Amino acid sequence: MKSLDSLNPVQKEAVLNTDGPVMILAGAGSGKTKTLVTRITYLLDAKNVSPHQLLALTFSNKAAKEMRERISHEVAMDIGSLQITTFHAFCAKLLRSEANYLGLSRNFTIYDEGESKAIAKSLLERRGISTKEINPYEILAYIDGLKNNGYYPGRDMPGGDGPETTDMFFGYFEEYESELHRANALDFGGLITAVIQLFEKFPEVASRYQNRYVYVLVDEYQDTNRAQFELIKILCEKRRNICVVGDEDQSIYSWRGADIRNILDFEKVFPDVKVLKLEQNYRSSKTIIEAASCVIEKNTLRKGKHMWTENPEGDAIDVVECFNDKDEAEFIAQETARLYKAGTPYKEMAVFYRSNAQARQIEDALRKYKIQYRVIGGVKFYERKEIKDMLSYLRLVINSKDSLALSRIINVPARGVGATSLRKLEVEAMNNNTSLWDIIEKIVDHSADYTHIKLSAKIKSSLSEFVTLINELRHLDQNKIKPSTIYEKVLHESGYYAFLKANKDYETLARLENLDELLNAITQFEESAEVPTLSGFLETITLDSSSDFDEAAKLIDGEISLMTVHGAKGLEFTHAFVVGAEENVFPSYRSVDGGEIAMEEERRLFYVAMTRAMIKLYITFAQGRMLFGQVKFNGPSRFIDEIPEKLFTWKKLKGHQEDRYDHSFTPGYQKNFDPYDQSQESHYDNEEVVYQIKETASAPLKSFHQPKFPKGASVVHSLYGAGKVEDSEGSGADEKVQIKFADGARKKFMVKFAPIVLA
DNA sequence: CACCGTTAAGTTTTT
DNA sequence: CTTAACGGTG
Repeated sequence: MKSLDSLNPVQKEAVLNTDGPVMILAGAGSGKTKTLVTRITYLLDAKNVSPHQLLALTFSNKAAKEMRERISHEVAMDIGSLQITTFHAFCAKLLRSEANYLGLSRNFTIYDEGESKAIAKSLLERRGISTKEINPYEILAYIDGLKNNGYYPGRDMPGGDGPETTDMFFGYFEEYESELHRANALDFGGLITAVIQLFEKFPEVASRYQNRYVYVLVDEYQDTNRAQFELIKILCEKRRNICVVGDEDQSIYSWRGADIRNILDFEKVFPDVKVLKLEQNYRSSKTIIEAASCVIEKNTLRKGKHMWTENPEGDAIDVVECFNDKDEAEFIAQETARLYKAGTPYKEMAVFYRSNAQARQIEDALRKYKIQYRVIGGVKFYERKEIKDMLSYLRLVINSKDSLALSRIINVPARGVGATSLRKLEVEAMNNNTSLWDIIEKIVDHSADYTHIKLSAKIKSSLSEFVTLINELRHLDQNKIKPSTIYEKVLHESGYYAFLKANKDYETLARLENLDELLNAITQFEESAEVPTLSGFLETITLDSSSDFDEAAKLIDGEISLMTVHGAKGLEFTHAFVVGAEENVFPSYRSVDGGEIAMEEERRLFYVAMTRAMIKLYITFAQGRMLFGQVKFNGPSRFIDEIPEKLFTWKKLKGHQEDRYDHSFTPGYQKNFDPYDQSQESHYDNEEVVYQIKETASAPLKSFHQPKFPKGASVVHSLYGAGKVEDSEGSGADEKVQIKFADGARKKFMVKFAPIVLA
């Protein structure tokens, strides 16, 4: 077991207070995970609690994975039955074994946001309302709101604050729910509310779980919504050994339903709670901690902690005033290069921005200086079209009622079943109160009974072929044939592979590569899962976006990390750049006139960003920034003003003509800042001019990956023969080239896929 | 259908 | 400016 000696007194208390309700408020970098891991190993080793009786719930798969790994290192016993899992995966598993109570079947499908949106759209369509009159997201937001609060149809809400049946969208909610039920599907929110419903309607079921889980632990508690809180409450009713760990100052997902009141009001629900505050920070310099504390202390919606550290004083924070967004990006590139030369590896540096759009300028500048970087977040692997198509086939195999999956792939590749035919089938299914699959199967088997649906012989025969294929696949799945085998059969026998192969552009190459990666993922799953079923794989895919198979989260040597502040939570870097620290950018314009509650969340975001830095923090802003096609002068972020002046140095970038812009300011955005007002120039006494932008800054400081096939190189393609590189773009995995072949043909390739070699 | 031009809007995204 | 989504046309 991890020794208690390595813990500080509060951490030790957090481990030893095993019985009764405990709330641990763990500041940034306070050794939270270490404490949690020790607590669990202590329960297992010293208190002889069986792993079976323990439940640890986290929010992200990443957190669950990390905790599980660390625990398995610490304890000798087999922790196979120890449940460290996400809320959603926990609920999904529970529901699969208790599905019959709620009239679900255990092979239910989990719908993601895209699929929920598709349902909302079809509900609108059904009523003849265009998506311009009502945005489907409005409906989804309403539905999501209800579910986040723990509402399920017919529930008698505690506190009586359920929805009104007269609500504008209540009808949509009911219809949406019955659509899901018809498809034997649940959405993310529904996973949680279904368990609440199960527990409330069947106390004997609840009781089984209440008895089993003697100790329950919840990580990232600040991110739980009310539904999750109620779930925990029921689960812990009997044993009352509930330990929640969180930091109200890092609650940055309220817009996703996280309810900060779960922390603030915990004591009202559990009056005998022991509250412990982990306030010693082991990550950052004194300067950074003090600055971040001063900012966050402006918030009122908090319990209050005071972070401190024994770490060295450290450097002052650099607040860097740039002329415009381009200069800001240029500064990042030059400064990171300078740090690198001075001995800081690139993987220790990170750039945090408020919104994804800001990444582009910075990427451009880094590319210009040939600095390798990695953008964390972005397009999800499983959201790509070809992946969704293939997954839809597999989902249909598992759950025949999944009409959404069916309608997605019924005509991919083209089978002559276009929108009109599909529409007819859907109407018929609706009239017969059955699923799309069911009706198609009936038409194929008993064609004579369905002459009223006008379908051509060609369509009928391709439907028949389709039904045969899916049924064969189902048969394979029932006979426990490996998912990867089933996948390969779908890919080829559906005609999807041939259909893709038909075009030869380089986008297709990427798609084929993605399909290979999907196979890879399935194979990997087969190796790691105890019982590698197809349905298990599909669940993992839906509930674990981090299974972006390129391991996006892994920090690679020689690469700077670029990410949103949201994406930065939980990470740390020796050198961090918080960029775009301007009013209307950070804080976001949405929050600037969105009231105090919204502003407090922005402040928490800023706090999260600051506390990622260990040694040196840079905060940059631009006088003028290109936004929505025009230059806006927003002025520095109010959060900069909240940092005591003694903790930062105000540095102004020089090297530009002051009159590049005319003096037309953006009305309404000016605030108190005027970049041309001399009287405001020395608002900060310690202002100094330090960084000098070099206009001819094109000399690369270090070229990591030169293009493999530079312009002018002679190459040989295994298919097209000899040619010359006409154009080359990017390097490493992103390198793209345009080649002119001997026969005069020009083609573009992604180097990582194309079979080309230097001649 | 697939393509193209128009239009409107423009945060954050653990599951 | 940029992008996504819609609706009209070939």
